[in-house]
Amino acid sequence: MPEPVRGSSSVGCPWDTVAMTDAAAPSVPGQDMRLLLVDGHAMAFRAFFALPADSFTDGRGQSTNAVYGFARMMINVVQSERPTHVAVAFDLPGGTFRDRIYDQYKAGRDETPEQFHGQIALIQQVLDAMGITWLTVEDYEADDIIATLATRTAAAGGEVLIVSSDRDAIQLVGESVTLLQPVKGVTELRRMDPAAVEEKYQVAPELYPDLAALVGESADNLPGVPGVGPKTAAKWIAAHGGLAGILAHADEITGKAGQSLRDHVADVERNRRMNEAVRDLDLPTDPSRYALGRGDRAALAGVFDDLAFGPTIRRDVPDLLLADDAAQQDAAEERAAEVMAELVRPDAERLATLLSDELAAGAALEVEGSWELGEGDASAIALATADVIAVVDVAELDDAAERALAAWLADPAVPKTAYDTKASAHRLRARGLQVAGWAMDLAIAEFLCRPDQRPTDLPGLALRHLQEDLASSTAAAQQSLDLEGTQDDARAEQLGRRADAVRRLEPLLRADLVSHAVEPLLDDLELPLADVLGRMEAVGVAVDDGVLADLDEQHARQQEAVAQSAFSHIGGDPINLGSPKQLQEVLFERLGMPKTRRTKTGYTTNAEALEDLFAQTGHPFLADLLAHRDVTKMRQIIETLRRSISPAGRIHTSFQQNVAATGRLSSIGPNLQNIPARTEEGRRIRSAFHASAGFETLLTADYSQIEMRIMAHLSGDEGLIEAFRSGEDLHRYVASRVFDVAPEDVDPAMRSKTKAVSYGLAYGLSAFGLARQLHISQKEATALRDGYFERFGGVRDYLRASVETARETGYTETILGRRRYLPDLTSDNRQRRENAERVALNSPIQGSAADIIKLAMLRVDAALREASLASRVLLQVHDELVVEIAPGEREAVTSLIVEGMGSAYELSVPLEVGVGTGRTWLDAAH
DNA sequence: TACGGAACGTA
DNA sequence: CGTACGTTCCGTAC
Repeated sequence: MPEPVRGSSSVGCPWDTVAMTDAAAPSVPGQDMRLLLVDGHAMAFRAFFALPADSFTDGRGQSTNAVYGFARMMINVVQSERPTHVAVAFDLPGGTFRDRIYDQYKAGRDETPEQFHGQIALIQQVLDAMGITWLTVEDYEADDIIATLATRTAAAGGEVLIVSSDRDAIQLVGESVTLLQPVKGVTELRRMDPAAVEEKYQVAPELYPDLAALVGESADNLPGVPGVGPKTAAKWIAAHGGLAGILAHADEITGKAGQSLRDHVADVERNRRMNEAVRDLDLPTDPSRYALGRGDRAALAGVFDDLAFGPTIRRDVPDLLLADDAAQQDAAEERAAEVMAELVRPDAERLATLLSDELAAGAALEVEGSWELGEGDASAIALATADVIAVVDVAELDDAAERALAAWLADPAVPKTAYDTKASAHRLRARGLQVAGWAMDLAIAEFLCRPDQRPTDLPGLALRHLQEDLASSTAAAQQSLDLEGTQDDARAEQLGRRADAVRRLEPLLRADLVSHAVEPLLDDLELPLADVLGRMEAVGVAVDDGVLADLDEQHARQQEAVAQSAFSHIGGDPINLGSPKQLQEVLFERLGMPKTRRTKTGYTTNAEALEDLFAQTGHPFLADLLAHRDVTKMRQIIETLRRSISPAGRIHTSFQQNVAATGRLSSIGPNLQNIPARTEEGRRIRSAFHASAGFETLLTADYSQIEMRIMAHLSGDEGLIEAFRSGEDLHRYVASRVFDVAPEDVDPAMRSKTKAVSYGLAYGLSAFGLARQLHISQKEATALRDGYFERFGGVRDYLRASVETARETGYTETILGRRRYLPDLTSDNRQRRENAERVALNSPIQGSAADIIKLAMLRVDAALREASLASRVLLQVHDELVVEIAPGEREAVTSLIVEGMGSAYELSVPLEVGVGTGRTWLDAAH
């Protein structure tokens, strides 16, 4: 017999990807079922008032206190109650059938607080990521949904737990239905079983609505019988068995209360109709719709990131909520079969047609292989549009098809998207194909929106941004990636699915860019820069292995000698000088030296501490150890460089645009941004980097004091601006003001102290840190800083204001609008908050410097090409460019570089550029 | 074999 | 108890 049903429901749970068919699960709730039901709105509201809205924001002005409290409650209750199934019911805006019965229902409630707005939708996002089904039913309240599911489940022998603060839920309590009522906040819950209800209200749960009808419910604006409270009502119910009995014998009830009842029978009857829960709504009956364990860890992390939630809540998410890998794979494979249906592998003939029809308006692409083309490398390109995924095997194309493909790729009018445009361009370049028309780089776009997020791979990105379709298709793609060496078809399919993922992500990331106000930063700066960087990487820099070999040999001899000397001073068996553990044994036990600063694992043996120990003890072992460290480090660097040299005698680093949260580039494989420069010995390594055959010299061009210039610009401090306009040495000038002496009377100690303060300011230094660095007292450090601020008050005002602005907006900003979100600025944890404050001080300065040199790189690159010069930019080291000068171009290139860098961005102080040229990087220093 | 910590190179 | 990175080694946990 079919159940009577009413209402039209909607069920949200986009992560409902686990393959659970009706056949696999019982179609009626079984005895094993332990169903948790939550009143979404009621609990969200309680969470909102339990936590301060001002302390929980996502950094973009949206309060998240209700979301946090709700998530916390869900996690706790799932963890402690271990349900097998969960559903969360929400009210819909607008009225319900109850408003038609009584037009004053719930009237007189306060307006929803401004900061509560939007939080229900965010809670639903969290639930989606947790794989928890949430439901709404038009014209009915959350309580009716809960009543329906509770009744149905209990009837089938299941167990039910209800989390609700609404008193209407009390009537649902029964032998297998327990109500968890919030006591304080949302995380402390009181168990209400039939005995507890009876105890508290003096009536059985099923009679509670009778009691409530008599007493009234002020929250719902349902007045009861004046003069009748819970005590009287309970007494009458006990005497007459329920409301029906009471009304039937109303005449017999004596006293004032009896008269009051007779005067308000209509109200009582209305109340009783209003508070009766509806138990027969039309809701999904398949238990798998409510099953636990469909949450997606990556999706949840993404949602929590957007909400700026901290690490604690993430750690506490119970595994019970999350899908296990096997189940996800099943779903992914199922979905993968569908995606394959649209996959085409065009033959050479078909390709030209495809390019001029479907792909003419642009496409997403993924390119297989490495950019160091090896023999066995496949050479497939997947191209995806809304209608087609084409996988092209470049090696099998005939000449005409290859020309068509090359033309399509090189056409700047055809917009192209890739996950990592520079990597794709490299792979195509390795096959002789040039690309123009890059319109989107997903990895960079993601980074600009969330610069503190660790870079993710494509499936990770997709999981964070997309719902079931793409999530599972890319999960499958990732899966088949592991099947190394399978046949071509499988590889083509997985590549095609990746391209499809890129295609679907493109509009989402585009919208993300707009909402973070960084779209121009991608379009006008990072995307064109990726192209410049790609060419720099491909060119590489020539390195003389012979020079490095000689250096290494010298260092090897020195290392041996210094090691022998070191051992001669400590006696006993030789130790591994590179082992902090063994060093600690020797220093603090065998030699009995005073203990140094603590580290997590013991006592530090870093250079600063060893020098300090040497000053105290004069022990020769320490000097030898330090020398050994130096020479070992040099050998390490040399060895790394030598191993990176290509057969052609060049080193090709990779510049990453999505790593440094301030917007700087980073360099890997090898890192050419940390080649020694400070010591004479270290600098010699730079003599191995030289101009290529066919080129004349290397040129280095660096910005002078760019961070201090940005500080002067951003702060508008007249004194600092004047310092730069005066042409005087900056630190000498500033020191002369701080110490109130003539510039020529500034001694080296004054200059270096002032310099330390200047740079310290941009890093958010403390008096403590300054004192430690300068080996002066904290008092002296404080005085130094105060003296500085006295003369350069604009700097102090700017630094203060910039942190406060960041605290209010939730992010810092560079001169080009590059953002960095710092939710910790409002943290209650002092350590976290102060750390965020230092980051907030530094990010606009370091980031603006990064913006400027990136602009300069675009200008310089464009100018070199425009002038048809053969000289080329090879490296960027944060405030420096290394350029290779072609014969006869030195003067032209020098002025072009100085001009391009100097006018990259107009500050209120001049941007000065120093240049030097020479055969090697060492010689080009200036 | 994988990972975190310590150490140290750069701006 | 100033920022931003990458690489190496060691020692430990698998």
